[in-house]
Amino acid sequence: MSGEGARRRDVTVADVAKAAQVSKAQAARALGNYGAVSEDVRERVLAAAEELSYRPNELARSMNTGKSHTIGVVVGDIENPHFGLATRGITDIAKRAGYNVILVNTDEDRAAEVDAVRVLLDKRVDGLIVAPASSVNTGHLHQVHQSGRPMVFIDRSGGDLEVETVAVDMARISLEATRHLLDAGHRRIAFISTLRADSPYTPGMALDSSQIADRLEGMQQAFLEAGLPFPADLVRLNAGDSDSIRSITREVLRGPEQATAVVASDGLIALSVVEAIQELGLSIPADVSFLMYDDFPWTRLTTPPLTVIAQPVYNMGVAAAKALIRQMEGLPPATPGQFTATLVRRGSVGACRPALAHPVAAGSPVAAE
Amino acid sequence: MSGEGARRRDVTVADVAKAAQVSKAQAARALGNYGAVSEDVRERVLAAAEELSYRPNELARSMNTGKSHTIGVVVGDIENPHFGLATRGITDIAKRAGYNVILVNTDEDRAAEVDAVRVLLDKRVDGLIVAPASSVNTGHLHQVHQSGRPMVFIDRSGGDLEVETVAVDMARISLEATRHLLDAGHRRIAFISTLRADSPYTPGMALDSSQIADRLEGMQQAFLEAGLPFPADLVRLNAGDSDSIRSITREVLRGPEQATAVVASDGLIALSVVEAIQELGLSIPADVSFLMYDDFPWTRLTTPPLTVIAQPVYNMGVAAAKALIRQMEGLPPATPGQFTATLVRRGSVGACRPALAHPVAAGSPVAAE
DNA sequence: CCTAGGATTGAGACCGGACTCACAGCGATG
DNA sequence: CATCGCTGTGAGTCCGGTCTCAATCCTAGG
Repeated sequence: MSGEGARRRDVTVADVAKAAQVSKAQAARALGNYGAVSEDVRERVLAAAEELSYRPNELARSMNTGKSHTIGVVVGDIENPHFGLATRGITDIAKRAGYNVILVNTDEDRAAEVDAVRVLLDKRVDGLIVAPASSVNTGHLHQVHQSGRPMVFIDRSGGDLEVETVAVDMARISLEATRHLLDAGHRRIAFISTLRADSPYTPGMALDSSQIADRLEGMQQAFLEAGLPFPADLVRLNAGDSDSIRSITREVLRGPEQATAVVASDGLIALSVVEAIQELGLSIPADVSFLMYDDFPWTRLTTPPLTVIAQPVYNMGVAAAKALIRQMEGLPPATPGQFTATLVRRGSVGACRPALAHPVAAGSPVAAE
Repeated sequence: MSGEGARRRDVTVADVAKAAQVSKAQAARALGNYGAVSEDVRERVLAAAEELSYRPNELARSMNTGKSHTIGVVVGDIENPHFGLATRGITDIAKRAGYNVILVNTDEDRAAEVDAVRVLLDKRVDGLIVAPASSVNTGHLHQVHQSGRPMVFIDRSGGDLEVETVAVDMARISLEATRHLLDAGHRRIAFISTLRADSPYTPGMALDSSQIADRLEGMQQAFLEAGLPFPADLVRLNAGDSDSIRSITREVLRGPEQATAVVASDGLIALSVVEAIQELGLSIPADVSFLMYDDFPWTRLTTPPLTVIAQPVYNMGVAAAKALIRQMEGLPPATPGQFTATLVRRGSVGACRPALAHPVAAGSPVAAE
């Protein structure tokens, strides 16, 4: 008969209480399942609630419990499957534990991250999972940490901040991958990353990203072990849009000192790098060897299938969420969040063609500059 | 000197008011930038706020404004780049307009969707963007709509629900794509989708997804136009995990009545279908033609590059967010949200090899059953 | 039959802002 | 000089729950 009557205002405990002919306090107790409530009252309240199709206002509830049952997730770009997967891991665990996720993209921009964190804090999220855009400039994260709000870093560290971090041992896997390339005879290995920097890379320069810094460290270590000089000139940062990545790729692949192997720092870069290589008429791995970070399913579909560094991204999301929830519940941290990446050798790394000049040079559509 | 003193409880307007030696009301006015406040008071309040590093509690604010400045986004799976992109479009617009996004995955499960919508409503989101798991079973969405809460559908329609919907004209593009295949001589065209159904596909059966229904309608239309019989036996639903997709692919590609072209309903399916085709030792497009929905960057990297149906997913996200915001602000709906997909002809569709039996059959690793 | 102690119950404070309302201050108007 | 009108201001209510506290009910022990 009734049921659909509610329109203007939401039904509140007070309404339910009135309908059940009990006090607001009793209704709230019955609804919230706390305190002492007689069977009789409980039934009447529940029936009334059902009848009025009462739904608690989580906002109001949050306000005086102090818990919003919401966690904020701050990532670079949800469009990147890397973060898509991680986010999926996070949301899966969060949902299971009764938490919701507010998602914010930063485009790896620190200002956007500062803003994101502030907004999330204003919304009183119970905790934060952040993929810090910078491992150096972390004042805002420092404040969050000091205020005691639960926080976990994912994917990258926050510099010297003692915050639980879920990431892979980048230096290790980079070392391994570089060894692999060195073993194949490569000496001129290029590394292309989107990481923004004010100047071209020089050995020892301070990098904003711990992740990239670790990868480069791993590479240098491998060259050091092999007693070979590290080709710092082939480390290219600021690889932004598709055009700039292509042009960088062409740059490192031409001239007498060209690279014989290219490492792409992430899946997005990889796409443009491979395209550029194809456009140059070079073949993988005969002319150029190729290696990329992240094992996306499509990397098995190319010809040849690509050799990649697989990162357990989904599981990292899961671990980050679990760690955060643990923190929020006041439990001590469990296992440390160091994950292991693996080198998946498929077909894109081959033996280095000895000194044979590539057929690049003149004819190719090379960018001006 | 002070500044870092706040620890236990958050700083509230009352605290600021006290510090600025004005009433709570005045402080609130100065902070909230409303009502009449003298320059003197404003300055004192702002200074005090700064000093105490006051931050408004959005929860409290939401509670009596009724607006949470949050929109709920309910998608099938954020891990799927299709939704990743759409979500990116949504969050970009939302952020610009001052809204946050709470994200929920449903795995295309109706029960999960019902739950998601309920939770979001309890959190008092200002509006919802939903990719309905089912276009048939929409009782829960019906309720939301009736309650007057702003809502926009993305990607699929909600059946007979008169809710603003941002989607592509699937029947049209499917018609076009099918014509393309028919023109190439294909008559046995398979269509593989994850859509869950209780029984194998039969013409005219009720489908849960308007999207898939429209695609099939487009296909049938094309066959009808050409005066050819529609191969309903090659429409395969319930393609779940990688293994089942592979086995379905093998099924449709073997036997005397095998398909000469395969259409993959989304990027995830496509990966497994192409893998299965490669495993069978068949080549695209010489032995089998292939077409997929969604133009992901990697589809240009395979050999041959894949012919795809490009959907403006990011822009659809943008449009959905804009439409929702418009609704939330009480403005009349703007342009209708019909988007156009385009057929991107690359290299995976070729001429149908006349009746020549494929080298599939016996030796291949075909699933038991 | 009387009373201590646990189970119930209702009134009301409180969370942290937004907003209503009554009132004071003050220059302009008549 | 009284009135009007507008800016400033403080007290207090309200949003919709949670939670404290004191009062009331009920039942077993003495």
